[in-house]
Amino acid sequence: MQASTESSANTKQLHSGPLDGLLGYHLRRVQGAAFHHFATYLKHHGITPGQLGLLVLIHCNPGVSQSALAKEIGVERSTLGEFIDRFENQKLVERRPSPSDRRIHAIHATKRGRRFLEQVMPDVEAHEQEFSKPLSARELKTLIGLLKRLVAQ
Amino acid sequence: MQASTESSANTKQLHSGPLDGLLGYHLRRVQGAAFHHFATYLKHHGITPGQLGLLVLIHCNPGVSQSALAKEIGVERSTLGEFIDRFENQKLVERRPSPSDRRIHAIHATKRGRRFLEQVMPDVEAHEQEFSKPLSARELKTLIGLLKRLVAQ
DNA sequence: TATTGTTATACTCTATAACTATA
DNA sequence: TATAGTTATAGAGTATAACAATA
Repeated sequence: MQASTESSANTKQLHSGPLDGLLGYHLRRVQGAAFHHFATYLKHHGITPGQLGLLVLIHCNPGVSQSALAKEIGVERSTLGEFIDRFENQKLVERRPSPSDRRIHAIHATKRGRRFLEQVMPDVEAHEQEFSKPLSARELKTLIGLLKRLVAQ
Repeated sequence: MQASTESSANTKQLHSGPLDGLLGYHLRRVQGAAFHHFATYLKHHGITPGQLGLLVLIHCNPGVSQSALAKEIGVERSTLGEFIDRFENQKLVERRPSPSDRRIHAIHATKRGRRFLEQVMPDVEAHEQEFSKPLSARELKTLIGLLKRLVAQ
């Protein structure tokens, strides 16, 4: 193979130019890397980070409404409804009538959903451990703290 | 409206349980918040953070191959090809034959693409400024530094 | 043989708009 | 009127697999 004189050469890494100073760019990159790492580590469970987060949220907030979940994770109600549809098809969660408001579907994790979480969470911990290995415990704590402050606004 | 005794009450925020200690969870949340903020700030430009990043990369690496771009942003070649298709339809970039390797499409920003970037970048800067406001300049630098180390691995 | 790029296919994520039921 | 949820529709993002051209 001929060495290219253009910037497309295989061995050279690309210039990131003005992207290098942009928080949003690095956020995207790291989040992408974390997604791929998660997918590799938890392939056999067939779940994505977003799905896992939603399922944990449901588990920790029994009877929560779809609207509250949508607001929490920052998606539209219609989008959230689809996520719940899929979980319901997989028998991981169920919609129950709310005792206090007949418009509301109270969302609950099923026994199967809880068992699933018990099986998955150790692998999630292992993935986290491995992915965050470049940072010390203290640095990881600092990082999470800074990230939290960006969402709190 | 009746106050609910369940955790779905409107005013209560949800418990995040084991998610609270997970870097991946916070990464997702912040990245989602940044995406929405970007979309609001740059609505009139009709571009997403991912598209902008790719266009800047092309602009800063004239003649880069699709494979190199795919590798850089972490997507498959087929996916990247679609992004280039769209940019080409919008006349923002063009595929040129590579002088050294006839398999390669050398990707270049068009004049229109460069003008577009000139118009957009000031708004990107403004969005960044606003979004990262909860952090001091020093904290922002620390944050970006920590994020970079997670991708470098 | 390995790499670059394309095409076909399919699934997930996501939003908007219009709708029904309930508050 | 406002809120909760559903449905229909559409587009973006993404991957896999099979392929042609070139190295």
